[in-house]
Amino acid sequence: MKLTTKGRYGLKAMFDLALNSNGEPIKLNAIGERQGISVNYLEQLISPLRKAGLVKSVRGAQGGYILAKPASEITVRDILVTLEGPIVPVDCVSEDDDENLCTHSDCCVSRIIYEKIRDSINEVVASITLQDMIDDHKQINATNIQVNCKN
Amino acid sequence: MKLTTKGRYGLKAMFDLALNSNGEPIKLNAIGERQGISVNYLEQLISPLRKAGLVKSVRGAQGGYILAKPASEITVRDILVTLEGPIVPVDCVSEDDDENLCTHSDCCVSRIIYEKIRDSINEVVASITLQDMIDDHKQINATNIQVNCKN
DNA sequence: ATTAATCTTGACAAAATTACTCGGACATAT
DNA sequence: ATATGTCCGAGTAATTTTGTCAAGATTAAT
Repeated sequence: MKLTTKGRYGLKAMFDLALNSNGEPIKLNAIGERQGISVNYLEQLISPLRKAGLVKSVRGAQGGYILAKPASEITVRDILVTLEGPIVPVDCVSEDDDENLCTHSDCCVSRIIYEKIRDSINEVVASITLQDMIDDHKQINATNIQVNCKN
Repeated sequence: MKLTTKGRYGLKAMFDLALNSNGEPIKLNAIGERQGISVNYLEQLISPLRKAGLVKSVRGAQGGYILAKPASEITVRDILVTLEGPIVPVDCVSEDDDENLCTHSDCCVSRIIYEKIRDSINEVVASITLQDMIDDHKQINATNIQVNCKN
């Protein structure tokens, strides 16, 4: 029941992008330095985020990335689903994923539990936007010193 | 964010144990056959469950396992935590696990999210007992045919 | 036009985790 | 004594994770 670094780093990167956005595209290099993530790895993470329509890329010199939508319209769920796939405790309750759908869906007690877990997680992450994170960040930074954290 | 087979099989096994309990100890062999889990692997799962005080073993011929407590007093959380460790999306928000506690706990925006995820999952699984599963099972079986499911 | 900066893609690989199997020791009912 | 079970630790194949790396495409700046 753990997130992988894809989800964690991706969330950090998207938060960094939202926090530091000023109209200019932001280089992966800059994100990587601020967040302590290698550019090589970031490249792997940003690619699906772009294909999912969460960021836009500007190629060439002085290029970089910008959010494709306002921070208030990008949820943590959008990011995690893009990078980790459906947020489910077991494959058989993933709604989008026909391949793994359980054929015994109507007669499995465990399934009821897994659906509840699935729904509760998805509710939480769908309710939090990048803007919420920025707001939290500002409040936290009013009283505390900023430290780079690996999570 | 997936459960491993330890958690899933362990939950199935405990449910089987609760459902088929009649005072007599139940052999791993029987659980394995009914649930489609190898006895070898079941042994690995039952051992921590016994050490956690969720089941009691009866050694020797005609031995087996019985629930250590009424089914209504064993939660899904008890089982999952025993077999998978703390239910957390990232190590830095595991309450029992000092080793991985984050030193920047007061200045991390992601942490707020991870705590919410942690709490929502734990609330769900702590609220469901083996007795609830048995009740669900009886209701399901009233209308459907029982089929062995891998989950 | 050339250069340098930056994104884009796919291949590769080390490390960690998962999902088991296996062999033998131990305990007890018969 | 023997059959039937649990108990325990080691080992291992497969998979997933967590990256690195190289070569190419695109564009701004000169």
